[in-house]
Amino acid sequence: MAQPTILLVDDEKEIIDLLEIYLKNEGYRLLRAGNGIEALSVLQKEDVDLIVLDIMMPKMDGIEACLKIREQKHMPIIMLSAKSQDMDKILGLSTGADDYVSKPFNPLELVARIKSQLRRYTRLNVQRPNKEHELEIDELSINTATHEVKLDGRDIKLTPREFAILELLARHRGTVWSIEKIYEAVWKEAYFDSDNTVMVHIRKIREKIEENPRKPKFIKTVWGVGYKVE
Amino acid sequence: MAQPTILLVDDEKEIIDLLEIYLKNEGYRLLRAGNGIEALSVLQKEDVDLIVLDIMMPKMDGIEACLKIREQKHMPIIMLSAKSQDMDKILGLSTGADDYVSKPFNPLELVARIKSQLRRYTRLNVQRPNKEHELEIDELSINTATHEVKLDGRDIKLTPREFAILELLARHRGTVWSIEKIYEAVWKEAYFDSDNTVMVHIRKIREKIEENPRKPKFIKTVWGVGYKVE
DNA sequence: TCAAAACCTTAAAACATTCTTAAGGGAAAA
DNA sequence: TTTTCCCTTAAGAATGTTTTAAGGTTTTGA
Repeated sequence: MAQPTILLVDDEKEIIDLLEIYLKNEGYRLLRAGNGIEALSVLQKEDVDLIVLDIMMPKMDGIEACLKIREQKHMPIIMLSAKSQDMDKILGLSTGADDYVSKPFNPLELVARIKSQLRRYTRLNVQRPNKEHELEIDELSINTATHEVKLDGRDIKLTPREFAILELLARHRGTVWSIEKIYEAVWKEAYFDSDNTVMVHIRKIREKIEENPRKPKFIKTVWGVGYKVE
Repeated sequence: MAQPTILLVDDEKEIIDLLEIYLKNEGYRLLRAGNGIEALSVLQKEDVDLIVLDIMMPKMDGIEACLKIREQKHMPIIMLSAKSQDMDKILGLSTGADDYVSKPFNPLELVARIKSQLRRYTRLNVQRPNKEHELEIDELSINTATHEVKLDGRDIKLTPREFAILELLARHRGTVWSIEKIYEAVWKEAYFDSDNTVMVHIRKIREKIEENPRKPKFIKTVWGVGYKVE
């Protein structure tokens, strides 16, 4: 995330203009929308890292927009509002917003909160599952509820064992799993040395999800140790 | 996380008592500490999910404590302070705190923020990247989970034996390991005199991680004794 | 200063792990 | 019951790592 993209959603142009000055100065790329509907259409086209969302807007208000956004993607949402009552704050947070700032606000405070949110998301360098049972690795998505795997939107058919292995590795991105550990986690029985069944399954998975199974993008071999998904 | 544990750190007993009433009511398990040093010792013994930390405290203040906590484990930290200036907020956030509430505060707002933080952390259902698997020696970082070694951020490829030796030495920084001890720790078999295989491996590691293998910065030779990482 | 001891370097041979393929057995679905 | 799909096994090929061994260099201490 060299230059994070921030989407500002507010019907008051002055507020957006003000924020733009501060945020451009911090090196962010900015997108704007005047209401929730506009915001959603921007999100379809653009890759956004964080959203600043006003609660009070015409057409579709911020709370509704927030819920809709949460259904689709997961990214930090900071709510903005003229109402400063605590009930509003709580409402905002339980709709899935990640933070809340009440108007009138000090732009520096908002900048700090934006940084804080982005920092957290990059620190946990991890995909943001919109649904709990979704694992995403680049263009590969694994749904543990429906047992579906999609590559670039196309359906990939995996057998139960293949699925279990891929899920295991994807759930623990980065961690290397030895063949023995994989066997025990998936088969739930003791591993016998010189059993290459895990290896054959890995090969089958690669055949299905990798463009070039010889040079795998998703499941990497760590020589002498095991396999991992990066 | 059936019953999340929250650590409250504040020197004002009244504040902790007040929070305790609200948070117990939400079903959280509570731990208390009167200053940063106490907080750190609690963290060593207990499994904590979130920390509420006062900035102004005797002995070790909240900012210092926050930094120390971040070095060890990763969990949400919410800062609390009587100072309401924005600069403080920014300072708090850039030390790694995840959120900030200024005194006097509405307890309900704090409860909402705690929920928000915990929700995020469980949503990203991922092992929190704590530093257990990370060994750092200056610009060299060794991750035993991912089996990655990085020098100044660049990937270094080590073979299994090389990795094991480097990990051994890095785990016991400062301690000198004889060739015999290294052999037995890594190969897990008895060492034969006049076997220079460890030496060859040390050489290979140095080739990969040292700028000048003749004048090693990381793996030092202790003449007549063995090797060490300082 | 010199010899001995300790350590370093190199490259090729030996060894180990992982990959690939294909075939057979077994379980589940038609 | 038949068919289909999935899992396992095995063996040779490919790839990557470890060890060996020989000669070189540095350090130490007489």
